[in-house]
Amino acid sequence: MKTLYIIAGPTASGKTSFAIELAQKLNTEIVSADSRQIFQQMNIGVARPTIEELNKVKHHLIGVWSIFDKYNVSVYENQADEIINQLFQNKDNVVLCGGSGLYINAVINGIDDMPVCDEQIRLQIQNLLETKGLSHLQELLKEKDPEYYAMADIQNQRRVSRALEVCLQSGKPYSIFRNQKKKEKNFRVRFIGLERDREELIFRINKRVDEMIDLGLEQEAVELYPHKELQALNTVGYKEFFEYFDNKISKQQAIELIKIHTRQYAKRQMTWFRKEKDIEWINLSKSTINIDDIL
RNA sequence: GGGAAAGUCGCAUAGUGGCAAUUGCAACAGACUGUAAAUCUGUCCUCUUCGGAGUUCGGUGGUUCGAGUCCACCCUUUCCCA
Repeated sequence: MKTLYIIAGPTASGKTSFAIELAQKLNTEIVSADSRQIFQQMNIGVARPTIEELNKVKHHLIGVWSIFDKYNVSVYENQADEIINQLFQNKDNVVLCGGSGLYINAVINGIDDMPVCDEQIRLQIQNLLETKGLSHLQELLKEKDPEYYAMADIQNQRRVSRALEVCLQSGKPYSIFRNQKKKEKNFRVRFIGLERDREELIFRINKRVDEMIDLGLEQEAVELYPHKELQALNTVGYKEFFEYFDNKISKQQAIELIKIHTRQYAKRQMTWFRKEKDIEWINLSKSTINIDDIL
């Protein structure tokens, strides 16, 4: 049976180097599960592995997609599946490494097939939201899909909008597409979670942000500034610089905010991963784990 | 030395007689099936059998049925004149 080793955990926990070491031991390659490192145009701010690191082990799904093209979990699942299956033809093990919980979940369990929605409908809903407000969308959803309405996070405009999008596109309730059946994947999973003590994680985050600044994050942000409205750039490390460029905050404040927002992001990641029951947690603050021990 | 302004729950801020006290941030906990580094929710003085109970607004006194709000003095900070 083929095995997919998943290395997950909050940002700055040390996933990259851990995954490289593991992949070298297993003589295999790494597939990224990172919703931002996928983009060509983002590098420093998304903490991509360095050139040296990328040369040690072959990485997939890093810097392969343009910020100008639509991207989502479904696309990711297809790409990741294809690469993983291909790698399994010659290898018994593959390493999946990243911090995007939903993406990892898509690789493990698959994601329901949904109708493809055209841009028109999304814009229409977006427009409704702006002109008539969330409550109007809620009413619409209640009418189109009472079942989902009853269980959904109605306050979350993203959830409500997406559900409506599917309803309007298909003419059917969103719920009927959400069977949430696990897809059969032809590999087994070793799910490893990397964590750190809070203080140490904060220290590592702060240090890494400072390093990003030294590496030229500001310049990278300058280059991306014209496209700041793109969803891909609604990203910690860039959006704060955009605020600075807009003269809303000082550079010092921007840097401080990047640290804070990264911390909060790490916390959300932990919330996500904590609910995953099959994770074998390794606290890197407490133990210096020998990779051979987990093989 | 003289004058002015200000001190509110981690920080910032609202509050000029009915207030456990506004709002933002941070923090903490959580949700998450196609925007996910996104988006959203709850808690946030203490205790609680969640009905409440007890202590709060620099300090000490006072006025008042009632004081963060009014008065007196004191302490601290900032600014202006020396």
